[in-house]
Amino acid sequence: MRSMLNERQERILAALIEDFIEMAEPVGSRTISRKHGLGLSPATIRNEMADLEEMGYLDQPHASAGRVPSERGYRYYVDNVMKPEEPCGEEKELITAHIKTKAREIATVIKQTGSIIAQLTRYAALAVSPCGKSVYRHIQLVHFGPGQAMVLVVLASGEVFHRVIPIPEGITSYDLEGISGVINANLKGLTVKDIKFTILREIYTELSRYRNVLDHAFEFIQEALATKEEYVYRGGLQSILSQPEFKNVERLRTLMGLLEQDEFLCDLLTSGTGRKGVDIRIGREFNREDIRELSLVTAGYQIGKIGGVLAVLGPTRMRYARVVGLLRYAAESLSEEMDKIFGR
Amino acid sequence: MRSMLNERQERILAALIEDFIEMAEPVGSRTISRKHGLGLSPATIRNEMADLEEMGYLDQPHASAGRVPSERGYRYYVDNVMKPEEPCGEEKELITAHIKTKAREIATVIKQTGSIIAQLTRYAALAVSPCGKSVYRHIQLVHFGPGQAMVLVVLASGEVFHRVIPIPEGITSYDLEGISGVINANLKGLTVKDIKFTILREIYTELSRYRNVLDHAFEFIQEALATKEEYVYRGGLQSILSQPEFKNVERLRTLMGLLEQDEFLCDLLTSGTGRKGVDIRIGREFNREDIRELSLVTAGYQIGKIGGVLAVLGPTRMRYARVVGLLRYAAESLSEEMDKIFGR
DNA sequence: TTTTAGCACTCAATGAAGGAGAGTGCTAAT
DNA sequence: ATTAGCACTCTCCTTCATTGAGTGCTAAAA
Repeated sequence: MRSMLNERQERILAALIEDFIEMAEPVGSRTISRKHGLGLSPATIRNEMADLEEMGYLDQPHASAGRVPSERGYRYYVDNVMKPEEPCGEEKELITAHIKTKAREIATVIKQTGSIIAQLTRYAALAVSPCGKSVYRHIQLVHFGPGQAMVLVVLASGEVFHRVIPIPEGITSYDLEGISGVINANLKGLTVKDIKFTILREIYTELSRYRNVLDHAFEFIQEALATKEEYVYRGGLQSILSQPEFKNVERLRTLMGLLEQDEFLCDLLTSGTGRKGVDIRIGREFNREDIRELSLVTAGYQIGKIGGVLAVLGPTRMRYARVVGLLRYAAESLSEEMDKIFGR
Repeated sequence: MRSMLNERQERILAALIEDFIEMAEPVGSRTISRKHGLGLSPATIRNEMADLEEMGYLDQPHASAGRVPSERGYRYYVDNVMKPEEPCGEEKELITAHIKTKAREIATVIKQTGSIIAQLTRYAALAVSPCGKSVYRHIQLVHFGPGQAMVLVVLASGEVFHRVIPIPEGITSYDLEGISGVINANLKGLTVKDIKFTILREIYTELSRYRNVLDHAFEFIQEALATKEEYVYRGGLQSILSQPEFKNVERLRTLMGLLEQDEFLCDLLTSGTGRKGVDIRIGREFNREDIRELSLVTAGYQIGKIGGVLAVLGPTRMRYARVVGLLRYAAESLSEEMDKIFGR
């Protein structure tokens, strides 16, 4: 089951895929014979191609056209033949430079990184910001006009949530300061799930005269963390239009549709192997009709115990080697840099 | 110069524009005669159309096609003929419901509103979040792991900025609390521009032993407000694909390109009349080749002294009456609801 | 004077017909 | 096992005629 093709077949498959990725046109035996340095005549290659087609690695759009890689062909290629392409020095610099300069604001870094990836690959770039066991770091109530307060929730991941809540008129900045202090003292270091009724009860008794404020504050805090507020970045919607597969407006439409659904994207990105490496999914492997012509490459990054994902979404005819190389490098840089700041 | 067309011409122009907006095809004299209840024969209408064309209100794609509104035609229509279309009850509910439920988080409300507009109009919806004289409300330094602190800056507009900064190891949560207190006491209620060197100096002397921390904190604070961090929401990229003008991929591409440029969008939206009403710009009125086939309808909303803009971007063949009605309603609802919370 | 009917004319869109060209599969020769 | 040769297939492009919607103009009707 390992490698079912002999070396020559592999070479032909690789040559064909690489040519097709570059040219976006069915590849004929003549082309392979000429452009790629394996000294074989078109006829020989034709024979091999017929075999490869029979085994399901190639498709033929119509009888007198060249061959096109099938999903299975791509799969074989990325699993057994392809060598990830190390980004060139310039590209590496571009990536690390952006990560380092902005490295003190997590959402911005993710966004920047995504944007760079989109630019470099000319596919759609996606990123989900860190999520996972959300641990409180700090809670702050701030007076915000008469009868209003702002609740700030800072997580260990570096994310900040905020909301304005109503409070009774009589409460002063000083009161809010006090309330914040008590809440922090009690909740520090806990995760969402750790907040037991008992702890809340404790806070309530300690601050019984502020029950009113607490109700609103806790409601928001719960909400902020329950709704796994993952930030999804998407970029490169323009550059993907330069891919010939999206000359077809219908296809483009399904893609756009997908890209507007935050939750779906999030699921899609995080449903990969989840491991730290790079994961590739091709066409029908998604088991979804609407994206059967797209491929997704994801790379996890790790900030302390919290993980996020960088990804590239494009046509199945994707420059896998390049994309994998770039994503891997970006994810690693991201992990390293961010770990210095937010890591444990 | 006021109204240069007689009533019949106006009626014909309106009928033609409305038909064209609906059908997206050149409109012939026969169609107008039949579908719109002005009892005139095709021949009469032909004569009037020839006049209208001569005056520049209509174009003819080719000699044997119907007529198409010119930019000038649209302009005349929106200025003199069109009645904004009041949203139906259901639509109003949809809008206000979304604004009310989420009204406690400004960025979310803007986003939600934009998304509803996109859905209802099937054009691209844009929104810039409030900006203007940014007034501090609160500053908070929070301990964030060894050698790190998080700076939180809360603005009167309800926006929150945050960043992690390095601090000397020895500084405790308690110190940070103190620093926050002093900064707040000194800066409360000031705008970015108000921060004079003298005030900073005062804080520095008062907190001289924390100079190190202050440097980083102030740097961020300055930055957070100097870079007019306007949030630009965009939605409806999918639904705009259903517009026949974007079957043409080139056009789509320029649109996408525009939509990815935050700063440009921001300028575009805020460069309208700026007044609170609804503003319409059509095609070449932008003086930009790349958007000469697009129209932009903007509606300002007002939260206290701070203003933002809702907008719809679509082909010049846009349902102006509907869009204007929806935007106006949404902007008004938004102003009202948000004013209750953030208003002065 | 204004409106309408009639008619010849124009031009994009559609579809059929006929190469041209790229690529194949098969067979026979190397 | 490989390759040259050749007939065959199928898309793409061009050409050409047809169709039909819509016009402008003229002359009749209101």
